[in-house]
Amino acid sequence: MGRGKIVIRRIDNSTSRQVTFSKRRNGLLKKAKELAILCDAEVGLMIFSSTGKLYDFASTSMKSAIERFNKTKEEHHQLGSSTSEIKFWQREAAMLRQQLQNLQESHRQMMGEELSGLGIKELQSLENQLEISLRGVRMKKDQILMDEIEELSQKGDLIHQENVELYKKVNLIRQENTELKKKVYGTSDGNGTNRNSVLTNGLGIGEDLQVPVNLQLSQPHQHSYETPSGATKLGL
Amino acid sequence: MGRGKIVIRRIDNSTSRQVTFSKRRNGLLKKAKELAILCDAEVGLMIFSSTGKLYDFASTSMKSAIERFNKTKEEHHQLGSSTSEIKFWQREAAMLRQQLQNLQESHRQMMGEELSGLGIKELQSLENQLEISLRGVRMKKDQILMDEIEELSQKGDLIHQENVELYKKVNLIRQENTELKKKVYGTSDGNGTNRNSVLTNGLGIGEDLQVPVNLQLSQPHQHSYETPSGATKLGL
DNA sequence: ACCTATTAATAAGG
DNA sequence: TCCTTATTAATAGGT
Repeated sequence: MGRGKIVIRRIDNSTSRQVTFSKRRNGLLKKAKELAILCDAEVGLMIFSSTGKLYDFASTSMKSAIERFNKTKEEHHQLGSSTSEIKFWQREAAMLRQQLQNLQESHRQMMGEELSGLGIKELQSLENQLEISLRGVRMKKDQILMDEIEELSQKGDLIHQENVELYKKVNLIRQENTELKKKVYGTSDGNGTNRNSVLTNGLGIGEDLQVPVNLQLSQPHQHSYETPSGATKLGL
Repeated sequence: MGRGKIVIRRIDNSTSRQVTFSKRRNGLLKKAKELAILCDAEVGLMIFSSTGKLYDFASTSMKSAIERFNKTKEEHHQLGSSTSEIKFWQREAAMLRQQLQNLQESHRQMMGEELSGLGIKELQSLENQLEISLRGVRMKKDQILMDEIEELSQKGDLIHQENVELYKKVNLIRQENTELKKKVYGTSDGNGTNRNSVLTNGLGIGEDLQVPVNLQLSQPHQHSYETPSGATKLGL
Protein backbone atom coordinates (compact mmCIF):
# COMPACT_ATOMS: atom_id res chain seq x y z
CA MET A 1 0.00 0.00 0.00
CA GLY A 2 2.42 2.53 -1.20
CA ARG A 3 3.95 3.70 -4.40
CA GLY A 4 5.19 0.22 -4.95
CA LYS A 5 4.97 -3.23 -3.54
CA ILE A 6 7.56 -4.35 -1.01
CA VAL A 7 8.67 -7.72 0.22
CA ILE A 8 8.59 -8.37 3.94
CA ARG A 9 12.28 -8.56 4.62
CA ARG A 10 14.58 -6.49 6.79
CA ILE A 11 15.06 -3.05 5.22
CA ASP A 12 18.75 -2.58 4.54
CA ASN A 13 18.90 1.18 4.30
CA SER A 14 18.96 2.38 7.86
CA THR A 15 17.25 5.69 7.11
CA SER A 16 14.29 4.21 5.34
CA ARG A 17 14.18 1.48 7.96
CA GLN A 18 13.76 4.13 10.62
CA VAL A 19 11.20 6.06 8.58
CA THR A 20 9.21 2.92 7.94
CA PHE A 21 9.50 1.97 11.60
CA SER A 22 8.03 5.28 12.62
CA LYS A 23 5.14 5.05 10.20
CA ARG A 24 4.26 1.43 10.79
CA ARG A 25 4.68 1.69 14.54
CA ASN A 26 2.07 4.43 14.62
CA GLY A 27 -0.18 2.39 12.37
CA LEU A 28 0.18 -0.66 14.58
CA LEU A 29 -0.53 1.25 17.76
CA LYS A 30 -3.57 2.86 16.16
CA LYS A 31 -4.94 -0.47 15.02
CA ALA A 32 -4.34 -2.02 18.42
CA LYS A 33 -6.39 0.74 20.03
CA GLU A 34 -9.14 0.37 17.45
CA LEU A 35 -9.35 -3.36 18.00
CA ALA A 36 -9.66 -2.89 21.75
CA ILE A 37 -12.44 -0.35 21.37
CA LEU A 38 -14.35 -1.89 18.48
CA CYS A 39 -14.34 -5.44 19.77
CA ASP A 40 -14.21 -4.98 23.50
CA ALA A 41 -10.91 -6.86 23.67
CA GLU A 42 -8.00 -6.49 26.04
CA VAL A 43 -4.86 -5.67 24.09
CA GLY A 44 -1.27 -5.28 25.18
CA LEU A 45 1.41 -4.23 22.70
CA MET A 46 5.12 -3.67 23.26
CA ILE A 47 7.45 -2.41 20.55
CA PHE A 48 11.17 -1.91 20.95
CA SER A 49 12.94 -0.02 18.21
CA SER A 50 16.28 -1.33 17.04
CA THR A 51 17.80 1.46 19.12
CA GLY A 52 16.06 0.08 22.21
CA LYS A 53 13.38 2.72 22.63
CA LEU A 54 10.06 1.42 23.93
CA TYR A 55 6.64 2.20 22.48
CA ASP A 56 3.67 0.49 24.04
CA PHE A 57 -0.08 0.39 24.26
CA ALA A 58 -2.37 -1.41 26.68
CA SER A 59 -6.15 -1.16 26.65
CA THR A 60 -6.40 -1.58 30.41
CA SER A 61 -2.85 -1.76 31.73
CA MET A 62 0.22 -3.67 30.71
CA LYS A 63 0.33 -5.17 34.15
CA SER A 64 -3.15 -6.56 33.77
CA ALA A 65 -2.41 -7.86 30.30
CA ILE A 66 0.79 -9.57 31.34
CA GLU A 67 -0.77 -11.16 34.38
CA ARG A 68 -3.68 -12.37 32.34
CA PHE A 69 -1.26 -13.70 29.77
CA ASN A 70 0.63 -15.62 32.40
CA LYS A 71 -2.51 -17.04 33.94
CA THR A 72 -3.84 -18.10 30.59
CA LYS A 73 -0.58 -19.77 29.69
CA GLU A 74 -0.31 -21.45 33.06
CA GLU A 75 -3.75 -22.96 32.78
CA HIS A 76 -2.52 -24.66 29.69
CA HIS A 77 0.28 -26.63 31.30
CA GLN A 78 -1.12 -26.65 34.77
CA LEU A 79 -4.16 -28.77 34.12
CA GLY A 80 -3.19 -31.51 36.51
CA SER A 81 -1.42 -29.83 39.38
CA SER A 82 -3.14 -26.89 40.97
CA THR A 83 -4.05 -26.14 44.51
CA SER A 84 -7.72 -26.32 45.32
CA GLU A 85 -7.41 -22.82 46.72
CA ILE A 86 -6.30 -21.43 43.38
CA LYS A 87 -8.97 -23.35 41.56
CA PHE A 88 -11.57 -21.99 43.89
CA TRP A 89 -10.61 -18.40 43.24
CA GLN A 90 -10.33 -19.01 39.53
CA ARG A 91 -13.84 -20.38 39.44
CA GLU A 92 -15.00 -17.48 41.57
CA ALA A 93 -13.49 -14.98 39.16
CA ALA A 94 -14.89 -16.77 36.14
CA MET A 95 -18.34 -16.78 37.67
CA LEU A 96 -18.15 -13.12 38.54
CA ARG A 97 -16.93 -12.26 35.07
CA GLN A 98 -19.87 -14.13 33.62
CA GLN A 99 -22.34 -12.35 35.87
CA LEU A 100 -20.78 -9.04 34.97
CA GLN A 101 -21.13 -9.75 31.26
CA ASN A 102 -24.75 -10.77 31.63
CA LEU A 103 -25.55 -7.67 33.60
CA GLN A 104 -23.66 -5.50 31.15
CA GLU A 105 -25.68 -6.83 28.28
CA SER A 106 -28.95 -6.25 30.03
CA HIS A 107 -27.81 -2.81 31.12
CA ARG A 108 -26.87 -1.87 27.58
CA GLN A 109 -30.29 -2.95 26.43
CA MET A 110 -31.92 -0.80 29.06
CA MET A 111 -29.83 2.06 27.74
CA GLY A 112 -31.40 1.42 24.35
CA GLU A 113 -28.16 0.09 22.91
CA GLU A 114 -27.43 -3.27 21.39
CA LEU A 115 -31.05 -3.99 20.50
CA SER A 116 -30.28 -6.09 17.45
CA GLY A 117 -30.81 -9.70 18.33
CA LEU A 118 -33.92 -9.01 20.39
CA GLY A 119 -37.29 -10.31 19.23
CA ILE A 120 -40.61 -8.55 19.43
CA LYS A 121 -41.55 -10.15 22.73
CA GLU A 122 -38.30 -9.16 24.34
CA LEU A 123 -38.55 -5.63 22.99
CA GLN A 124 -42.12 -5.41 24.25
CA SER A 125 -41.18 -6.46 27.76
CA LEU A 126 -38.20 -4.14 27.71
CA GLU A 127 -40.51 -1.32 26.71
CA ASN A 128 -42.89 -2.22 29.53
CA GLN A 129 -40.06 -2.28 32.04
CA LEU A 130 -38.79 1.09 30.86
CA GLU A 131 -42.27 2.54 31.20
CA ILE A 132 -42.55 1.19 34.73
CA SER A 133 -39.14 2.59 35.59
CA LEU A 134 -40.03 5.92 34.10
CA ARG A 135 -43.23 6.10 36.13
CA GLY A 136 -41.29 5.22 39.27
CA VAL A 137 -38.65 7.83 38.66
CA ARG A 138 -41.19 10.51 37.87
CA MET A 139 -43.19 9.70 41.00
CA LYS A 140 -40.08 9.88 43.11
CA LYS A 141 -39.10 13.16 41.55
CA ASP A 142 -42.54 14.68 42.01
CA GLN A 143 -42.56 13.43 45.57
CA ILE A 144 -39.31 15.19 46.30
CA LEU A 145 -40.56 18.38 44.71
CA MET A 146 -43.83 18.24 46.64
CA ASP A 147 -41.96 17.61 49.87
CA GLU A 148 -39.76 20.56 49.18
CA ILE A 149 -42.73 22.77 48.49
CA GLU A 150 -44.42 21.57 51.65
CA GLU A 151 -41.32 22.33 53.64
CA LEU A 152 -40.96 25.72 52.03
CA SER A 153 -44.56 26.48 52.76
CA GLN A 154 -44.17 25.57 56.41
CA LYS A 155 -41.07 27.65 56.69
CA GLY A 156 -42.96 30.49 55.05
CA ASP A 157 -45.66 30.12 57.70
CA LEU A 158 -43.15 30.17 60.50
CA ILE A 159 -41.44 33.21 59.10
CA HIS A 160 -44.73 34.91 58.72
CA GLN A 161 -45.67 34.21 62.32
CA GLU A 162 -42.29 35.44 63.38
CA ASN A 163 -42.89 38.58 61.36
CA VAL A 164 -46.22 39.12 63.05
CA GLU A 165 -44.59 38.74 66.45
CA LEU A 166 -41.82 41.08 65.42
CA TYR A 167 -44.32 43.56 64.11
CA LYS A 168 -46.12 43.52 67.44
CA LYS A 169 -42.86 44.01 69.28
CA VAL A 170 -41.90 46.86 66.96
CA ASN A 171 -45.21 48.51 67.58
CA LEU A 172 -44.89 48.06 71.32
CA ILE A 173 -41.40 49.47 71.36
CA ARG A 174 -42.45 52.27 69.06
CA GLN A 175 -45.28 53.14 71.42
CA GLU A 176 -42.90 52.94 74.33
CA ASN A 177 -40.57 55.19 72.37
CA THR A 178 -43.32 57.67 71.70
CA GLU A 179 -44.26 57.65 75.35
CA LEU A 180 -40.65 58.18 76.32
CA LYS A 181 -40.24 61.01 73.81
CA LYS A 182 -43.35 62.66 75.19
CA LYS A 183 -41.90 62.46 78.65
CA VAL A 184 -38.52 63.78 77.57
CA TYR A 185 -39.57 66.53 75.09
CA GLY A 186 -43.07 67.13 76.26
CA THR A 187 -46.15 66.88 73.87
CA SER A 188 -44.52 68.36 70.73
CA ASP A 189 -45.79 66.49 67.58
CA GLY A 190 -48.78 64.82 65.92
CA ASN A 191 -46.62 64.50 62.75
CA GLY A 192 -44.24 61.73 63.89
CA THR A 193 -47.05 59.45 64.96
CA ASN A 194 -48.75 59.77 61.57
CA ARG A 195 -45.65 58.97 59.62
CA ASN A 196 -44.99 55.87 61.68
CA SER A 197 -48.41 54.38 61.21
CA VAL A 198 -48.32 54.91 57.44
CA LEU A 199 -44.96 53.17 57.26
CA THR A 200 -46.23 50.30 59.35
CA ASN A 201 -49.13 49.63 57.05
CA GLY A 202 -46.89 49.65 53.98
CA LEU A 203 -44.38 47.08 55.17
CA GLY A 204 -46.32 45.11 57.71
CA ILE A 205 -49.43 43.00 57.97
CA GLY A 206 -51.04 44.04 54.71
CA GLU A 207 -48.47 42.25 52.51
CA ASP A 208 -46.90 39.76 54.88
CA LEU A 209 -50.18 38.02 55.38
CA GLN A 210 -50.31 37.10 51.71
CA VAL A 211 -46.99 35.29 51.54
CA PRO A 212 -47.82 31.98 53.21
CA VAL A 213 -51.14 31.83 51.40
CA ASN A 214 -49.35 32.05 48.05
CA LEU A 215 -46.91 29.32 48.99
CA GLN A 216 -49.62 26.92 49.96
CA LEU A 217 -51.52 27.34 46.74
CA SER A 218 -48.55 26.99 44.43
CA GLN A 219 -48.34 23.86 42.27
CA PRO A 220 -45.20 21.83 41.45
CA HIS A 221 -45.26 22.59 37.75
CA GLN A 222 -44.96 26.27 38.42
CA HIS A 223 -41.51 25.74 39.86
CA SER A 224 -38.42 25.39 37.78
CA TYR A 225 -37.04 21.84 37.97
CA GLU A 226 -33.55 23.18 37.52
CA THR A 227 -33.16 25.18 40.70
CA PRO A 228 -35.17 23.51 43.41
CA SER A 229 -32.26 23.04 45.78
CA GLY A 230 -31.78 26.76 45.93
CA ALA A 231 -35.19 27.08 47.50
CA THR A 232 -34.12 25.51 50.78
CA LYS A 233 -31.64 28.28 51.24
CA LEU A 234 -34.47 30.76 51.51
CA GLY A 235 -35.65 29.22 54.74
CA LEU A 236 -32.26 29.54 56.39
CA MET B 1 -11.31 0.59 4.26
CA GLY B 2 -14.42 -1.35 3.71
CA ARG B 3 -17.78 -0.94 2.03
CA GLY B 4 -18.38 2.02 4.27
CA LYS B 5 -16.69 4.16 6.82
CA ILE B 6 -17.06 3.21 10.46
CA VAL B 7 -16.71 5.10 13.72
CA ILE B 8 -14.30 3.69 16.27
CA ARG B 9 -16.74 2.77 18.97
CA ARG B 10 -17.72 -0.55 20.52
CA ILE B 11 -19.70 -2.54 17.95
CA ASP B 12 -23.17 -3.20 19.35
CA ASN B 13 -24.15 -6.21 17.30
CA SER B 14 -22.37 -9.12 18.88
CA THR B 15 -22.10 -11.12 15.67
CA SER B 16 -20.46 -8.38 13.65
CA ARG B 17 -18.32 -7.56 16.66
CA GLN B 18 -16.99 -11.09 16.59
CA VAL B 19 -16.49 -11.07 12.83
CA THR B 20 -14.65 -7.77 12.99
CA PHE B 21 -12.57 -9.04 15.88
CA SER B 22 -11.49 -12.03 13.89
CA LYS B 23 -10.52 -9.97 10.86
CA ARG B 24 -8.78 -7.15 12.65
CA ARG B 25 -7.01 -9.48 15.04
CA ASN B 26 -5.44 -11.23 12.08
CA GLY B 27 -4.57 -7.91 10.50
CA LEU B 28 -2.96 -6.69 13.69
CA LEU B 29 -0.93 -9.86 14.17
CA LYS B 30 0.22 -9.69 10.56
CA LYS B 31 1.31 -6.10 10.86
CA ALA B 32 3.11 -6.80 14.12
CA LYS B 33 5.10 -9.52 12.40
CA GLU B 34 5.86 -7.28 9.44
CA LEU B 35 7.07 -4.47 11.66
CA ALA B 36 9.38 -6.82 13.52
CA ILE B 37 10.87 -8.16 10.32
CA LEU B 38 11.03 -4.97 8.27
CA CYS B 39 12.44 -2.76 10.96
CA ASP B 40 14.36 -5.17 13.09
CA ALA B 41 12.24 -4.38 16.13
CA GLU B 42 11.25 -6.55 19.06
CA VAL B 43 7.49 -6.78 19.25
CA GLY B 44 5.21 -8.39 21.80
CA LEU B 45 1.46 -8.44 21.24
CA MET B 46 -1.25 -9.93 23.43
CA ILE B 47 -4.93 -9.92 22.47
CA PHE B 48 -7.72 -11.28 24.64
CA SER B 49 -11.10 -11.66 23.03
CA SER B 50 -14.11 -10.59 25.05
CA THR B 51 -14.68 -14.27 25.73
CA GLY B 52 -11.21 -14.49 27.25
CA LYS B 53 -9.43 -16.36 24.49
CA LEU B 54 -5.79 -15.39 23.98
CA TYR B 55 -4.08 -14.57 20.68
CA ASP B 56 -0.49 -13.45 20.81
CA PHE B 57 2.62 -12.77 18.83
CA ALA B 58 6.18 -12.19 19.96
CA SER B 59 9.08 -11.61 17.61
CA THR B 60 11.54 -13.29 19.97
CA SER B 61 9.55 -14.56 22.92
CA MET B 62 6.94 -13.03 25.14
CA LYS B 63 9.13 -13.72 28.13
CA SER B 64 11.93 -11.70 26.60
CA ALA B 65 9.58 -8.88 25.65
CA ILE B 66 8.06 -8.73 29.12
CA GLU B 67 11.43 -8.76 30.80
CA ARG B 68 12.67 -6.03 28.54
CA PHE B 69 9.50 -4.09 29.21
CA ASN B 70 9.98 -4.39 32.95
CA LYS B 71 13.59 -3.40 32.67
CA THR B 72 12.79 -0.41 30.52
CA LYS B 73 10.03 0.70 32.82
CA GLU B 74 12.43 0.23 35.68
CA GLU B 75 9.74 -1.44 37.63
CA HIS B 76 11.05 -4.24 39.79
CA HIS B 77 7.53 -5.45 40.31
CA GLN B 78 8.42 -8.65 38.56
CA LEU B 79 5.23 -8.65 36.57
CA GLY B 80 6.23 -11.84 34.87
CA SER B 81 6.90 -13.90 37.93
CA SER B 82 4.29 -15.68 39.95
CA THR B 83 3.95 -13.53 43.05
CA SER B 84 1.17 -15.08 44.98
CA GLU B 85 -1.08 -16.92 42.63
CA ILE B 86 -3.85 -16.92 45.17
CA LYS B 87 -3.52 -13.25 45.90
CA PHE B 88 -3.80 -12.44 42.24
CA TRP B 89 -7.06 -14.29 41.89
CA GLN B 90 -8.37 -12.81 45.08
CA ARG B 91 -7.68 -9.33 43.82
CA GLU B 92 -9.23 -10.23 40.51
CA ALA B 93 -12.35 -11.48 42.25
CA ALA B 94 -12.55 -8.43 44.50
CA MET B 95 -12.28 -6.11 41.54
CA LEU B 96 -14.93 -7.99 39.61
CA ARG B 97 -17.20 -8.01 42.62
CA GLN B 98 -16.82 -4.27 42.93
CA GLN B 99 -17.61 -3.71 39.27
CA LEU B 100 -20.61 -5.98 39.61
CA GLN B 101 -21.93 -4.03 42.59
CA ASN B 102 -21.56 -0.70 40.84
CA LEU B 103 -23.34 -1.99 37.80
CA GLN B 104 -26.05 -3.58 39.92
CA GLU B 105 -26.80 -0.31 41.65
CA SER B 106 -27.08 1.57 38.40
CA HIS B 107 -29.14 -1.24 36.93
CA ARG B 108 -31.56 -1.19 39.86
CA GLN B 109 -32.00 2.52 39.40
CA MET B 110 -32.79 2.00 35.76
CA MET B 111 -35.38 -0.54 36.86
CA GLY B 112 -36.97 2.21 38.93
CA GLU B 113 -35.88 0.60 42.17
CA GLU B 114 -33.73 1.97 44.92
CA LEU B 115 -34.32 5.59 44.01
CA SER B 116 -33.94 7.02 47.48
CA GLY B 117 -30.60 8.69 47.78
CA LEU B 118 -30.92 10.29 44.39
CA GLY B 119 -31.30 14.04 44.10
CA ILE B 120 -33.53 15.91 41.69
CA LYS B 121 -30.78 16.36 39.12
CA GLU B 122 -29.92 12.68 39.15
CA LEU B 123 -33.57 11.70 38.88
CA GLN B 124 -34.01 14.11 36.01
CA SER B 125 -31.09 12.68 34.06
CA LEU B 126 -32.29 9.16 34.81
CA GLU B 127 -35.69 10.13 33.47
CA ASN B 128 -34.10 11.56 30.34
CA GLN B 129 -32.08 8.40 29.81
CA LEU B 130 -35.15 6.21 30.23
CA GLU B 131 -37.03 8.32 27.71
CA ILE B 132 -34.19 7.96 25.24
CA SER B 133 -34.06 4.21 25.80
CA LEU B 134 -37.80 3.93 25.42
CA ARG B 135 -37.72 5.79 22.13
CA GLY B 136 -34.94 3.51 20.92
CA VAL B 137 -36.77 0.36 21.89
CA ARG B 138 -40.02 1.52 20.32
CA MET B 139 -38.29 2.45 17.10
CA LYS B 140 -36.62 -0.93 16.93
CA LYS B 141 -39.88 -2.69 17.64
CA ASP B 142 -41.82 -0.73 15.05
CA GLN B 143 -39.07 -1.38 12.54
CA ILE B 144 -39.33 -5.11 13.10
CA LEU B 145 -43.10 -5.04 12.78
CA MET B 146 -42.98 -2.97 9.62
CA ASP B 147 -40.44 -5.32 8.12
CA GLU B 148 -42.61 -8.28 8.97
CA ILE B 149 -45.66 -6.66 7.44
CA GLU B 150 -43.73 -5.85 4.30
CA GLU B 151 -42.57 -9.43 4.06
CA LEU B 152 -46.04 -10.78 4.68
CA SER B 153 -47.47 -8.48 2.07
CA GLN B 154 -44.97 -9.67 -0.50
CA LYS B 155 -45.68 -13.27 0.34
CA GLY B 156 -49.39 -12.56 0.02
CA ASP B 157 -48.80 -11.15 -3.44
CA LEU B 158 -46.85 -14.19 -4.48
CA ILE B 159 -49.48 -16.55 -3.16
CA HIS B 160 -52.16 -14.63 -4.95
CA GLN B 161 -50.31 -14.83 -8.23
CA GLU B 162 -49.84 -18.52 -7.67
CA ASN B 163 -53.56 -18.84 -7.04
CA VAL B 164 -54.40 -17.07 -10.25
CA GLU B 165 -52.10 -19.41 -12.15
CA LEU B 166 -53.60 -22.42 -10.42
CA TYR B 167 -57.09 -21.20 -11.17
CA LYS B 168 -56.23 -20.92 -14.83
CA LYS B 169 -54.80 -24.43 -14.83
CA VAL B 170 -57.86 -25.80 -13.10
CA ASN B 171 -60.10 -24.21 -15.69
CA LEU B 172 -58.01 -25.56 -18.52
CA ILE B 173 -58.01 -29.05 -17.11
CA ARG B 174 -61.71 -28.84 -16.41
CA GLN B 175 -62.37 -27.82 -20.00
CA GLU B 176 -60.15 -30.61 -21.17
CA ASN B 177 -62.07 -32.97 -18.94
CA THR B 178 -65.37 -31.79 -20.32
CA GLU B 179 -64.11 -32.29 -23.85
CA LEU B 180 -62.92 -35.79 -23.00
CA LYS B 181 -66.24 -36.66 -21.37
CA LYS B 182 -68.04 -35.47 -24.46
CA LYS B 183 -65.87 -37.69 -26.58
CA VAL B 184 -66.28 -40.71 -24.29
CA TYR B 185 -70.01 -40.47 -23.46
CA GLY B 186 -71.21 -38.37 -26.33
CA THR B 187 -73.15 -35.08 -25.77
CA SER B 188 -75.20 -36.18 -22.76
CA ASP B 189 -75.46 -33.34 -20.18
CA GLY B 190 -75.75 -29.54 -19.71
CA ASN B 191 -76.08 -30.13 -15.95
CA GLY B 192 -72.48 -30.97 -15.16
CA THR B 193 -71.15 -27.93 -16.96
CA ASN B 194 -73.43 -25.60 -15.05
CA ARG B 195 -72.43 -26.99 -11.66
CA ASN B 196 -68.80 -26.58 -12.48
CA SER B 197 -69.03 -22.94 -13.43
CA VAL B 198 -70.99 -22.05 -10.28
CA LEU B 199 -68.34 -23.75 -8.12
CA THR B 200 -65.60 -21.92 -9.92
CA ASN B 201 -67.05 -18.50 -9.22
CA GLY B 202 -67.48 -19.28 -5.53
CA LEU B 203 -63.93 -20.44 -4.83
CA GLY B 204 -61.95 -18.69 -7.50
CA ILE B 205 -61.15 -15.20 -8.72
CA GLY B 206 -63.93 -13.33 -6.94
CA GLU B 207 -62.45 -13.90 -3.44
CA ASP B 208 -58.82 -14.60 -4.15
CA LEU B 209 -58.32 -11.24 -5.75
CA GLN B 210 -59.13 -9.52 -2.47
CA VAL B 211 -56.50 -11.21 -0.35
CA PRO B 212 -53.32 -9.40 -1.38
CA VAL B 213 -55.14 -6.07 -1.50
CA ASN B 214 -56.10 -6.46 2.14
CA LEU B 215 -52.57 -7.33 3.15
CA GLN B 216 -51.12 -4.31 1.48
CA LEU B 217 -53.51 -1.89 3.09
CA SER B 218 -53.13 -3.24 6.63
CA GLN B 219 -51.44 -1.00 9.19
CA PRO B 220 -49.07 -2.01 11.99
CA HIS B 221 -51.48 -1.17 14.79
CA GLN B 222 -54.02 -3.57 13.42
CA HIS B 223 -51.76 -6.48 14.25
CA SER B 224 -51.54 -8.01 17.69
CA TYR B 225 -48.15 -7.33 19.25
CA GLU B 226 -48.33 -10.64 21.03
CA THR B 227 -48.38 -13.01 18.08
CA PRO B 228 -46.37 -11.57 15.25
CA SER B 229 -43.91 -14.43 15.04
CA GLY B 230 -46.74 -16.81 14.21
CA ALA B 231 -47.50 -14.76 11.15
CA THR B 232 -44.38 -15.83 9.32
CA LYS B 233 -45.59 -19.40 9.40
CA LEU B 234 -48.44 -18.45 7.10
CA GLY B 235 -46.06 -17.80 4.27
CA LEU B 236 -44.42 -21.18 4.55
C1' DA C 1 6.95 16.67 7.92
C1' DC C 2 4.02 16.63 3.88
C1' DC C 3 2.18 14.66 -0.53
C1' DT C 4 -0.18 11.27 -3.31
C1' DA C 5 -0.16 7.15 -6.26
C1' DT C 6 -0.64 2.76 -5.08
C1' DT C 7 -1.33 -1.25 -2.41
C1' DA C 8 -3.43 -3.42 1.63
C1' DA C 9 -7.03 -3.85 4.82
C1' DT C 10 -11.49 -4.50 5.62
C1' DA C 11 -16.94 -3.69 5.90
C1' DA C 12 -20.80 -5.65 4.15
C1' DG C 13 -23.06 -9.39 2.47
C1' DG C 14 -23.35 -14.19 1.05
C1' DT D 1 -14.71 -19.47 8.80
C1' DC D 2 -14.00 -18.36 4.05
C1' DC D 3 -15.19 -15.85 -0.31
C1' DT D 4 -16.13 -11.67 -2.97
C1' DT D 5 -16.13 -6.88 -3.94
C1' DA D 6 -16.49 -1.89 -3.25
C1' DT D 7 -14.48 1.25 -0.57
C1' DT D 8 -11.53 3.23 2.79
C1' DA D 9 -7.06 3.40 5.17
C1' DA D 10 -2.19 2.75 5.30
C1' DT D 11 1.91 3.73 3.47
C1' DA D 12 6.19 3.63 -0.03
C1' DG D 13 8.69 6.65 -2.31
C1' DG D 14 9.67 11.21 -3.23
C1' DT D 15 10.13 16.48 -1.91
